[in-house]
This record gives sequence, C-alpha cells and structure tokens, in this order.
Amino acid sequence: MAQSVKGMRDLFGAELRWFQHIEETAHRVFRRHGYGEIRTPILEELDVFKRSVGESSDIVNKEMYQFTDKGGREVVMRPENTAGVVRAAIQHKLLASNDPALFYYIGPQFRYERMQSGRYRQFWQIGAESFGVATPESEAESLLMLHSFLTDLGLKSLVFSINSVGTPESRPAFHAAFRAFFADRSEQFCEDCHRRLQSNPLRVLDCKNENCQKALTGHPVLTDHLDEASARHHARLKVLLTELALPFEENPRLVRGLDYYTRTAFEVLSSDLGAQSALLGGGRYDGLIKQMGGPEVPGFGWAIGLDRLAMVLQQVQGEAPQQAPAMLIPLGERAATEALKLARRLWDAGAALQLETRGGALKKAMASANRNGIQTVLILGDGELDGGTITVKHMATGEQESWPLGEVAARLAAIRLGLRDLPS
RNA sequence: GCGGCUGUAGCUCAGUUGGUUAGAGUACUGGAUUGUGAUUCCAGGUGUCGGGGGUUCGAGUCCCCUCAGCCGCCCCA
Repeated sequence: MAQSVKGMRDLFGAELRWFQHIEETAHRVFRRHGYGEIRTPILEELDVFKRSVGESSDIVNKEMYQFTDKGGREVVMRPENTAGVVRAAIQHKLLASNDPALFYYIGPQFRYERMQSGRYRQFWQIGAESFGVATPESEAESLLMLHSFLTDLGLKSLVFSINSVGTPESRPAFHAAFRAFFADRSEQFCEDCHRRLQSNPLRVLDCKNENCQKALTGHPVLTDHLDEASARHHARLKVLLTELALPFEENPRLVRGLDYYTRTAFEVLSSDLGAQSALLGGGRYDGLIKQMGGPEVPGFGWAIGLDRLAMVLQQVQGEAPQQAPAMLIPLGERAATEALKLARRLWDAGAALQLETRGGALKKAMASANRNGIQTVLILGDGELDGGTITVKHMATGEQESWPLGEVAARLAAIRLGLRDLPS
C-alpha cells in the first residue's frame, strides 16, 4: 500500500478543523492591524537562504530540500518564510516609499530533519513581518497583535520572554567578554558548547545541558554590552510592554537560531505548554533587507508553527469550534424531491445543512446523524408535506416539535444563535 | 546525521520457554422495530500479525535487513 513520504502527512478531520480555525483567526486579527497577506513560492533560489538564514546555520547546511531543476537552477524548498517575503518585497519594490510595509503569511515550510511529535518535514508556519520601522513602538504593535491572536485562540498565561542581542557592531565586545569568561571554566562546558563557541558563541547561552547552565552562572550579559542606542531601544520596549500590561520577563540567555537577528529577540511561553518549551519566536532583523540586495530598511517579525499550535489547542480544548449542521431526512420519493427544493432555499439563506440522499430507512438515517454529531434533525414525510410542516427532533434531549415549512430558515438561524425559545 | 524504544482488526490493546485453526473491548454491518438515534438483545467480515529474508519439523514469538512511528541529541517551529 502506498503511503505518504516520511515526515509528510495528510491533514483532515478534527486536526484540520483546528488548522482552519487558527488560520481564520489569523486572517481576522492581522487584517484589523493593517497587515496584508503575502504568498511567496515554495521554491526559491538557494542563494536566498544562504544570504539570509546564514551559511553557518544547520538549516542551510543540512536541513534543506535542495536540488537542481531541469533548467540547471539550484533551488530549495523554503525552510522558512521570512527570506522569501523579503526577497518578494525587494523584487516588487514594495519598500520604495517611506511608509511601513506590513505582511503576514500562512504556508508550508520544509526541513529535512529527524521527526518527533509535532515536528514534521513539511510543517506549517504563520508569521508576520513589519518592514520600514525601527522603533520599539512598532515592536510593541507587533507583539500586541500576536497577543490578540493567541488570546483569541484561547491560550492562557502568555508570557513574552525578551532579550536584546545587540547589533553586528556591538556584538564583538560581548563575544570578547564571553570568550574570556568561557576560557576561565572551559572544562565545565560540554563538547557541543566548545564547538558552538567557535561557530556561534551566543548559542552556548541556551545549551540544554544542566552542567553548562550551571557553568554559565555569572556570565557576561548581552544587555550590558549594548551600544547606547540599542540600550535605549531595549529600555523603551520594556516601558511599552509594561504600559500595555503585556506580561514579559527578561531572559539574558535567550538567543535565536538564525543569523540575521539584531537587537530585540523574543519567544512566547504559555502555561498551556510544557515548562520551558517556547510556542514561537521572532525578533528584529535590521540588516537583512540590505544584505539581500534591498534598500537599507529595518525589519521585525515572528513565526509560529501551526502543527504544534494545533496540537496544543487540541490537547487543551478538545474539538475545534465549528458550526454543527442540521440534517434533513426525507421519507419517500415525493418528499425527496421537496427536500431538495427546501434544502436549496435553506442553503441560499445561509443555513448549515446536511441532506440525507441515500433514501434508506429513517432508523439508519437517525443513526447516521447521531454518529456524526448532528444536533438538529428535520424529518420530511408525506404527513408533513400534506400539513405544510416539518418534524424537528433535537437529538440531545430527544424532544420533537413541528415547524411550519415557511419558518424553517428563520428557526434554524435562531437555534444557531442560541435562541431556543421562540414563540411558536 | 547520532543513540534508544515500538509496530497484531478502522481504534485501544492481549497473545506464556517457539506449537497446530489468532483473541478481547470498541467501532462497523444486518435483524428484533418497513416513520425515530446513543441503551438492550441476537447474528456476523473483523487481519497479507509493518514488509522482505533467515534459523527451525513448526515463527505473531528468535536472528538479519528494510520501512514507518515514538523518545532523546544536534537543531529548531
């Protein structure tokens, strides 16, 4: 039997309903903040990621689906979406004016890596990018939008974990201080950290090894080595988050995996997740756009993994919210004809309705309705047709009533709004 | 890429030191009730035991390979 490729999966049923609910919430919240959706291609030239994500990162080195197409182009299935959005913004001159350019995206990403629960080789991300504004205020705005998004989805006790990783100019000072600190107690650090010290010193800070975390006690702090402007920026952001009552904590060991971050880096923690597991991350990337051949324009953004988010929501909240349809069951050929006509009127009126077209015994149709969680069943037989009514059964209580055919649409709508006790 | 664990019915799982004809619950199908669902009663498929090879008189069980999933590492969402 053929099966899906390793790390790739089919989405359907209860899990897909969570995806849809999350996506609908994202569209609603982001649009009201003035962000416009952007959809970029899955395939990009290799260079797009080499110049953005960074050649030193594992993503570029060993996790990309990369191949040569029939025209001899070196192409990559995008491992993340920020680089593609930046490329598109530059290509279409969307950064030409002085106005900020605000984008969000929803789409599949690809990384060839080892699987684990909630981690797939094709995974989905939702992200938002803000180009052209360097202020802490723009960061506060983006975080506020993110907070609305997660709160609307019902996530509890959100905390922003923030840090500043400085600028390419200020970072060497920190690196020097950190290397000196590391050298004093190098034997206490794990093998990986010794390697990291060479390739990406910041990553030593968030090593998961307990001994390393102990050895880091009293380490030089990034925010102590910031240039003056970055320090003011960081302080201002904290003031804004406090004013907005967005819960945050400073985490001097928070760093991000991708090379392009500057100044603000953050993650979001939720009590709905395990202890230290971050729900999403992001930050500022002021040099990226120029580095990719665009104008010197600052940027700020974040991305969240849909697969993991849907998994958390399903665990915490169970079934995704959805409008349960009613079911219309006709009995006999004459009723079957009339049921199609009635269903058409109800659909046109906006009702969520499932029509039983199999024509079997009522008993079977009722069992089917029950299996599928139908709350309201409409039964249409010869008796009802002759009387100009329809029989309505409420599955939860078992109670049954008779509605005039002309009022079905209005009464179904009333049920959906929770107005059960209409005058009859 | 490295280390460990798992794979039996649609689902959750039993299956003894290798033993003959593969099990339970649930779900599903038909009937008791031809215009009334979840409960009850009766009757029934439940299956290439993940796939391939090997050892053996005999393999769901032991060995090798492979595929898939899970857990850790690397990394990250």
